[in-house]
Amino acid sequence: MTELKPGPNPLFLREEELRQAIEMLFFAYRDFTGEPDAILAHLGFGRAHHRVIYFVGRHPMISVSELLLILKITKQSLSRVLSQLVREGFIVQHQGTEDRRQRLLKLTDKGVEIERQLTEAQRQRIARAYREAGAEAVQGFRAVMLGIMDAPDRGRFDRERDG
Amino acid sequence: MTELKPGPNPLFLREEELRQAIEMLFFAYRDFTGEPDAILAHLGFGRAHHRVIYFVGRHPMISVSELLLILKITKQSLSRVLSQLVREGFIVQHQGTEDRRQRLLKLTDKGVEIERQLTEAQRQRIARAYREAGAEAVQGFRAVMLGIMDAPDRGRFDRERDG
DNA sequence: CATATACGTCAGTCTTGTTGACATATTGCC
DNA sequence: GGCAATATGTCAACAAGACTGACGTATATG
Repeated sequence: MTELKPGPNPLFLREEELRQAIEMLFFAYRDFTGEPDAILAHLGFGRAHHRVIYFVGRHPMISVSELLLILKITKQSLSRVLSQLVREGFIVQHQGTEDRRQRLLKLTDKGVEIERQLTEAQRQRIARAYREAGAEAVQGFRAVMLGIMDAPDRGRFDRERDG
Repeated sequence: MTELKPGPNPLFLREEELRQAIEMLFFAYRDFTGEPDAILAHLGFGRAHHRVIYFVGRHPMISVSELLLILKITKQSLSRVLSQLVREGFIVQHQGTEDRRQRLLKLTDKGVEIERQLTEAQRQRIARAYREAGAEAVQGFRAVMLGIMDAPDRGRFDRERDG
């Protein structure tokens, strides 16, 4: 039973294969978020704070509306965690120069430090998985993950870095 | 940019590669859960109900404590959704024969139907991604996903089906 | 018989998402 | 210049789903 036995019922195998993928997503995502969650809880923050810190770190001087497009949550939901992060000095808001209605977000030094700390566990987890699986597997992983996400989200991974 | 360009700064590329993986997990997981969530909301249920229905369907006659080990939530959290699912006729509880303290869980016909409906969108999403990426990519995907999850969870995917 | 286990339940709290309504500053257009 | 649209903020109420802590009951096991 270590090898799924090649049987007379390919439909069953397909079903099993698909269910395993579904479960892998569940387990991998949960374990993947576990470590940062623990650190966050210790700071009185939640996973939502991590996401904001992460994407502001990833896209310095991002506008609020751009951040909303990435996170796909309501501005009210974002507002709660964002204003908390600004109040506690992890993020600063700069008024936009071209459009002065915009509040462009940027991590403070304190924010950069906490981002590094939070993301480090995840980075190491991925690095280990990548190293152990090998370069070819990584290509496969990326291909499947891109296929799983909605088409619009895929755009973030081919060009990347053109603004 | 389809191939990561071999540059003068391999550390930057590595960092970029790892961050892309982190973001792929975020986007893929969110999009992956989106469709069932919509169906569930329509039924007055949430994602937690889906998880319970899914794993009870996957492991018929599973005990409550075994289910708790898979989900890694508290019995109080499980209780809320489980008793709701029992009350509304999606799951039945059979008293264990060997250990009569156990409540062994099983989907009703109604439960099977809703499970099929909920998981169908996810199955199709995975099937499409697998088909488009190819068999080799699937192997890579599995290898990386297994590497990302905590070691204890990996055990569910090599043997699988020995109880 | 006593203790441990499997399960259920009541009560309160927190995070994070939602909707709806309304306010303010700024931009862009006629 | 005036006015509609846009970017953002904020108040209020609500729901899902996780948590802790405490307590109760049925059954198993030594």
